[in-house]
Amino acid sequence: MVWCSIGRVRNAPTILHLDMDAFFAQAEQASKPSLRGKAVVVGGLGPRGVVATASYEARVFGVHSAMPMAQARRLAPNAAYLVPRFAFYRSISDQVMGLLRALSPLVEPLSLDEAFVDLEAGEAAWDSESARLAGIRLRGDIRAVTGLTGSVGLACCKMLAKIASEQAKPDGLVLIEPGTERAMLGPMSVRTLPGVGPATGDHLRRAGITTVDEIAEAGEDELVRLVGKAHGHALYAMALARDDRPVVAERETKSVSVEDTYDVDIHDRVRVELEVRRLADRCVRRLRQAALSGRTIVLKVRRYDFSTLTRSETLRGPTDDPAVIREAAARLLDAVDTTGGVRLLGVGVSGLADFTQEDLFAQAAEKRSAGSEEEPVGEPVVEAPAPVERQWRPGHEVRHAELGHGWVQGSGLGRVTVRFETPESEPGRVRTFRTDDPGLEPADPLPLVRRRPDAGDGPATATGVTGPDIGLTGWRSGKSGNSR
DNA sequence: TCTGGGGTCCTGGTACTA
DNA sequence: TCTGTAGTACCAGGACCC
Repeated sequence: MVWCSIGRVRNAPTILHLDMDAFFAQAEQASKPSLRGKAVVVGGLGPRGVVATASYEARVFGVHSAMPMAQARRLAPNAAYLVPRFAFYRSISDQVMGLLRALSPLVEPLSLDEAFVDLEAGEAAWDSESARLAGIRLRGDIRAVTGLTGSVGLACCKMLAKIASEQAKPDGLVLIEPGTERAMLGPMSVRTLPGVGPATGDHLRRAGITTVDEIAEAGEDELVRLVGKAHGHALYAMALARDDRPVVAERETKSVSVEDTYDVDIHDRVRVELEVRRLADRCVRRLRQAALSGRTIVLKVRRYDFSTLTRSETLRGPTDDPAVIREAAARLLDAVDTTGGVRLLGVGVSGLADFTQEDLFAQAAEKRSAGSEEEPVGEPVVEAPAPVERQWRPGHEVRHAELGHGWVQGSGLGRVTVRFETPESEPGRVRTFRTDDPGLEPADPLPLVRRRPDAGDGPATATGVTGPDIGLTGWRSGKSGNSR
């Protein structure tokens, strides 16, 4: 069942937007005392990696999300560079979302670190005063349960609540009082409005429109002419502070896809075909985990020159059959020239359903007989054997038989460097081992917050960023300046 | 110096069908 | 039966979001 708030104009600022501050980086700092107060960059560490999140301390050097990692390293050579640990972040996110759902049944998660809440639907607030109190309480609860900080925006609609939380960052709360919306919004850049990215922003700027007020002055017809029907109407409404989009819980998934960017462009056609098969199999695993099937198979190819093309094929009915999806992806690849080399390949499935159509095996056979010779369907792609040497990824937690809990600071040339510390400890010491050291093993992340023995299910004690004696005075986190 | 991964939504062109 | 039209589905690309 899909729950959503009624799409109506409301007056009270009872839509709450929560945004955790520089979430991945903050979580890493909380779990690793030696990184607190230091520049931390989380993202892909390969030659083509980009920054997922940068801590406030790293942003001082100009590092922001979506920036190529190589550029970040030049700007902040002494920062700690870590790979994302999504399972760890998800566990923290689950705790935060739990707190939000205690406020209202209408919680709309946007990502691991962001969500809208309709406070009125949960009877958690009905006017400015009660909304502010709910926001203050929520921030306290998040801090107590996770040890992390989040920023809260409160307004009468989703757009303004999101803008408010942006203004509240880092570690704050902003409530937009009813009646003040347009005055506040007017002087802001058009890029403040959701849906206005670099392309639309440029388009509007060329038409002499740079502020929200100027959007309102331009009029609806002119906006439709400039940016199209749907976007034009939406933009005009937002410029007048009108946004009646409801908070929607349990949004349905529309598509499932996987993609890989390769460290080095692939030129070998056979290798490209093998990679597409692997991606198709991974996509099927994701589909099946979600108990879904789909009708439309999409192949994505990014070529050596970064030009990206997609090819898609719609089947007669939904499927989660690996052979059918693999074959469709292979057929789509047949129509793509990859001679210059490819840097990214992706396979996706859309047109989702929660059932499959039985005659798809027949459909696969039919397509096969019409096409060229193919390998038999149903055979799993042979995966490359796992490397013999153990992989120690920077930032991941480990346990040593004698020295206890720590995390990988770096590895290479048969050595792995580990810092031994826990969320509750002082910054720890560093030791280097052989990568095949039998005393060293991967470990699960430790909780950031220690539960009081007598507390039962009640409040917990933060062991991470909130302690008075951990050198965090003035420590602030924030989103990593995502400029997109 | 090069630019991830997983999504959503919109637009314009084309093909098909009633 | 042919033609014009409108609606719909599909396809590819672009923009945007976190």
